[in-house]
Amino acid sequence: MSRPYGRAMTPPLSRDRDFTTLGRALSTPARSTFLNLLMDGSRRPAGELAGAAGVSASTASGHLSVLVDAGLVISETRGRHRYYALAGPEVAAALESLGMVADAAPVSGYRRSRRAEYLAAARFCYDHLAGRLGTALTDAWVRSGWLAGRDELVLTDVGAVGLRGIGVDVDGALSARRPTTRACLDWTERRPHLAGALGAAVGTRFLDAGWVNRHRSGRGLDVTPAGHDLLRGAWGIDPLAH
Amino acid sequence: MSRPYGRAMTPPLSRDRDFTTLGRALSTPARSTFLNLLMDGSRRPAGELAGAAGVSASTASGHLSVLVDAGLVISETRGRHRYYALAGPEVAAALESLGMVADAAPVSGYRRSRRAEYLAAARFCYDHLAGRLGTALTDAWVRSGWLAGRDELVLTDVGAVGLRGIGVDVDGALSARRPTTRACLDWTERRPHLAGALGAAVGTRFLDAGWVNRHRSGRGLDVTPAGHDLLRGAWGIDPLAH
DNA sequence: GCGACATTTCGGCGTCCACCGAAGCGTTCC
DNA sequence: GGAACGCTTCGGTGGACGCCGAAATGTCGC
Repeated sequence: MSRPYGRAMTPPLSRDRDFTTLGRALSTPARSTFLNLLMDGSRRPAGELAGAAGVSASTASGHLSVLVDAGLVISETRGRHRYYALAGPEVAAALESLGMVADAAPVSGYRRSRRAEYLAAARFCYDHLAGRLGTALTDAWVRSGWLAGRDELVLTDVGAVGLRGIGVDVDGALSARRPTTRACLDWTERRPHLAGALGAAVGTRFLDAGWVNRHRSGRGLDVTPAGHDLLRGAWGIDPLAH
Repeated sequence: MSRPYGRAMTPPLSRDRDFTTLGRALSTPARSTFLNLLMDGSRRPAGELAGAAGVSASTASGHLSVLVDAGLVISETRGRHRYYALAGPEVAAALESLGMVADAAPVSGYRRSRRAEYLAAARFCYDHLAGRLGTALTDAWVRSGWLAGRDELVLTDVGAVGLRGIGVDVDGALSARRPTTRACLDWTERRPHLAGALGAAVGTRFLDAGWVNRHRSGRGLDVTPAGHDLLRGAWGIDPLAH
């Protein structure tokens, strides 16, 4: 009886977390590209993803079902399109923290590219603001006592009033099932920015109020003139400054 | 000119985070086992890891260099042994958050096993207390005002005094370069427990004071009688209760 | 120095899987 | 209803890689 190789015969010690499925899902360039594209919380049809990764439609289809099976991505059929998106905030959080590790690896040279600089200024991280805009806002709100904590972020009473004042759905965020606040380590800035239900509410408000616009390509945000006025006037932030 | 397959020819859009190296590193059962064994922050020689994963020494050696190349693991030569350990807290954090996602996948059946139950009670998560002990302590400290925040955790002045009172090196933790507090989502309890520099300081103190002992096999902690007295007397915690 | 031991490197084997094009299925548009 | 279109399934190909045992490297004990 031979077991030339294949899967390990017995899970040696116990049924610890099994990273193999997730690892496989992350382990090819095409799938990595897909996940990067979806990390801003967008939903995209299979064809667009295939084109972006430079693989045929059939190949992309196979990759996407791997991602779905791994629980990283969900799909929704809409007419003759099929839209794919990250499965949830936990997935985005996991990828983000994984990105911190990957960053330490010899990828580097990243921040040089023009497009990267653009993303570093302002972008969506799944459903909340990130990049310099995200961290600057978070810092400003800590300074003004809206958030408490240096590394971790807790909403204060003053902060609740202040955020309601600019139209953020604070009460919706407080009653949401996911954590109200979460400190998401910013991958370009390497410092925390506000995430969680409140982070999402802030992101929604910034979009709805027209203070930022999604850039056409999906990732990356443009800060509108109205947004600039608010940021500078209310908290002295200039998101274009390096 | 044919490009049968291999690596994608051009990274299509930009040099986003590249998950492929990391993914490959996670994608085999043996490497997953290694990482699980090292997640308690221990350093282990190659031979022990090989035995635990049920592979030959040569196979294990190959796997370990993959993990080192991916930046997940570091090695230290000590005499004729070579010890391996996780590369840092970020790696542990990334694996932990990845474990949350993996958990949602159809692994399940996990908490049934006896050994799993043992781990669920009390264990080390890289360098801080986790499991029911970790979350119960965190909850108790939030209740008594030592930590602020429901989801995120911030040390209060009262908390600093209290922790100093039980011998925790609070000042060392405050001046450390890594974040003082971090909310680590507990993988068995699905609720946050205290991590970061302060979490590590607490873990160190619990070990040094003899309130918990590392179990021989590495993961998993035994709460000593002295530990029980402290937990019950000071905060009304019974870590054995389900 | 010379065996015992821990670990890595090397060579060879066999399976897995990423790739593509063609065909199949369902939706949309006219 | 028929053609165009988006996506998935199927079949076939070739390179990558996980496995092992044997040999090489390096350390410890005597």
